[in-house]
Amino acid sequence: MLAGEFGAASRLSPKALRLYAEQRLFVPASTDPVTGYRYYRRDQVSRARLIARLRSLDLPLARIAVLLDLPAESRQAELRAWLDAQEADLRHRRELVETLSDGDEPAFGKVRTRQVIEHKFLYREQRLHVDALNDFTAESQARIRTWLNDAGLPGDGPVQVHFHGLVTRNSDGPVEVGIAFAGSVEPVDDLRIRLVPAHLEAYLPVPKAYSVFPHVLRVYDALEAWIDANKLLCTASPVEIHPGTGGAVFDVAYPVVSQKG
Amino acid sequence: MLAGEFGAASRLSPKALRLYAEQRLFVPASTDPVTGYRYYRRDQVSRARLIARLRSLDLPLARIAVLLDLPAESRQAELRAWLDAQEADLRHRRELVETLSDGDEPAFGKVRTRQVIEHKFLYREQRLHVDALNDFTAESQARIRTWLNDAGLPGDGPVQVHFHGLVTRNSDGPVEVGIAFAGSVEPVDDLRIRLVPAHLEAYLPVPKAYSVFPHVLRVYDALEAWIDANKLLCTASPVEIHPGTGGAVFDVAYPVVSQKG
DNA sequence: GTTTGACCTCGCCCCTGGGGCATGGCACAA
DNA sequence: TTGTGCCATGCCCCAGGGGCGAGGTCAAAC
Repeated sequence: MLAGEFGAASRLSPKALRLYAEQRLFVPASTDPVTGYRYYRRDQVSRARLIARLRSLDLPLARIAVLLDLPAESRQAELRAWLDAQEADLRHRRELVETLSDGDEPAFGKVRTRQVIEHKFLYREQRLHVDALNDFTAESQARIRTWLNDAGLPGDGPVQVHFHGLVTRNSDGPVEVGIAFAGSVEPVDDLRIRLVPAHLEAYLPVPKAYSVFPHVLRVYDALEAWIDANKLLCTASPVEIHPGTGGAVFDVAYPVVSQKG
Repeated sequence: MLAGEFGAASRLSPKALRLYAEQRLFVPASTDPVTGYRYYRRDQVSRARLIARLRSLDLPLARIAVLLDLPAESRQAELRAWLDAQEADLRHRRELVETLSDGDEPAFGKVRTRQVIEHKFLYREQRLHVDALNDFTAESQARIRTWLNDAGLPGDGPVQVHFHGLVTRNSDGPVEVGIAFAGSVEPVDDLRIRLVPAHLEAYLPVPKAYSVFPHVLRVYDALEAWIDANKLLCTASPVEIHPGTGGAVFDVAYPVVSQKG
C-alpha cells in the first residue's frame, strides 16, 4: 500500500506518516530507494491506528514511542496515570482562576510596615517546585534549629522562607529557608550565613484560608498593590515568616524603601 | 524601570516582555529610539502580572489580549467557561482511553458478509463534527424520505451514514447521509444521487452499549481486525446502517474484496 | 505511444511561546 | 583602562504537523 491509501485506512495523514518514518516511530515495510516512495503492509494498520488514537489524546510522539512497546495493560495503566495528572493540573488551573479575582476585597488584615534591624541569617538555599517546598522547609528548619542550639544560641526565632523566583508546579525559583539570629555560628554543610542590613519591611498576615498555594498568590497581589499605592518600592524578594503576627499562619513581607520618583 | 527589573517584579522574562511588546500585547511606557531599551513604569506591573497569571494557565496570547480588555467579572466568566471546556475535553480523553482496549474481547456479534446489489443512492453530503452529526442525520433522513415519497417511491429503506473521514470533536470528515432506492428520482437542492456498484460488504451489528461515540470506535477496530484476519481488503469508506440486523441499533459495514497478494 | 490525472516525493515557510547563544552597545565602578 | 552587568538584535531550536510549489511516478484511457 502507498502512503495515501494507508493513511486513509489508519486515519493518519501522509504528512504525519512521513514524520513518523523520519523519527523512526513507525517505519514503512519498505521504501523504494529510487523514488523514495514508502510502502506499507496491511498488517501495519493496527499499529498505525493505535498511534492515531494516542495522538488524538495529544500525547507527544516520544511518549507514544515508549507506550507502543508496552503490553496493553501497562499501557492502559500509564494512560490512566497520565489522565489523573491532567486532572490534577486542571484542578490547579481552576484554583488559579478562582484566586485571580473574585470581585470583592478579601478580608486580609491591614498591611503595615515595621523596621527590621541588622541581623545575621542562617539559611539553606535550593531550587525547587512547590510540591517539594514543605518537605524542604521542615527539614531545613530542624537542621538550622539544631545547629543554632549546638552553638549555644536560642534558635527559636521564626522561620523565614525567601522566594527569589516564582515557585509553582512549573517554575522552581531559588528558595532560601532560614532563621535570623544574633551571636556567632559557623557555616556547616549547605547551611550558609549572610548579613541582612537594617531595612523597612511591609508585611501582611495571612489567614489560614489563604495560606496554601495557589490562594497565597492573592495575598502577594494585595501586598504589592498596597506597596504601589503607598509609593514604596520593593528592594528585594518577598519572604514568608512563620508564624505570623496576630495568630496568622505566616506573614508575607517585602523589604521596601520609599519611592524616589 | 528597565526590562530585567520589571520582569523580576512581574514574573515575566525579558524575552517574554520583548515578545509581548512586538505583538502589541503589552507595550513599555517608553522606548529609547537609539538603544532600543524598553522602559516600564511601576504602575504597569499589575497588568503584567495578570498576563503572567493567564499565561500560567496556558492561555494563548491572542486570547489573553482579548481577556485583558474585559471587566473582571466577564473575564472570570470566560475563564470558567474555558475551564469547563477543558474538563469536557478531559472526560472525552478518558473515554477514549477506556475504549482503547480493556483487555477482554467485547461481546460483539459475529462479523458476516453479504452481497449488495447495484442500486442508486439519494444522499446529502457535508463536513461536520461529531456533535452535529445526529441533527444532520435526522434532518437529512426526513428530507430524503419526503422526496422519495413525493416521487412515488417507498422511501422506507434503512438510513446509511458514510464516513469518508474521521468524525470526532477535532476532525470533520465528510459525511454522506442517504437512502438506497430503486426507480427514478431527480436531484433537488443539496440532495444528490449516485450509483453504487454491486459489491460484497463485511458488517457487524452494534449493540446499544457500543453505539455512541467514542465506544463505537471499538466496533470499527473489531471489524477492521476481522477483515484483515480474513484476507479481505476494504475498498471504500465505512458506513453505518440504521437500523441494524437482529435488533441492533445499527450495523457498521465496509465494502470489501478478497485480497490479491 | 502518449496523455491525463492522481498520487507521491522533497523542501521551504508558517503557527505558539518562548529558551539559548553570539555579537555589539551602554553605563558605572575599581 | 578594563572589568562587570545590563540591554538590544538576530539566528537556530523544540513539537506536530499544515500548506504550497516543483518535479517525479503510476495506471489507465485515448
